[in-house]
Amino acid sequence: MSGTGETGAGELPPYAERVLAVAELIPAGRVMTYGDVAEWLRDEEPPAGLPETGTGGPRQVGRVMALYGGAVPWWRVVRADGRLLPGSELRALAHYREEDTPLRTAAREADDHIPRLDMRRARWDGQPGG
DNA sequence: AGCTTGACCGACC
DNA sequence: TGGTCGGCCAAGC
Repeated sequence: MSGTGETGAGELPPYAERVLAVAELIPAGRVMTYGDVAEWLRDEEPPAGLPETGTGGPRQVGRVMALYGGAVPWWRVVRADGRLLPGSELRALAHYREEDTPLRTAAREADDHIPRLDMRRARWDGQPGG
């Protein structure tokens, strides 16, 4: 808050806020892909006043999650192929087990083998009730 | 203004 | 199942 309305360390860019808002909407046990979130934002994007926001492909969503995802259930925003986030597989997996998120149970469930999400069942289209 | 990079996506092999 | 390729869009340098 120094003088002008500059973004303090606590505030986020408008687009980032919107992405995080969507992430928080995703019910436990379900996931959305980066692309889904991007489309959702495009679809739900009404205000003509704000210029820069509203646009952004999956990569922009990914950028936001990378930077600010820690504040929201980041594990519910995933890649389209259902693979877990590299580097955070185990943390994500713990959440999935806790939330009963549909995982694709591979034949070989070795200890060091990371399962993938069952996107067919886990993907949330945004409709209440799933 | 151009080039590189990125928590992406889909098609193809 | 996994690798490559092209397309995509914005941020950074």
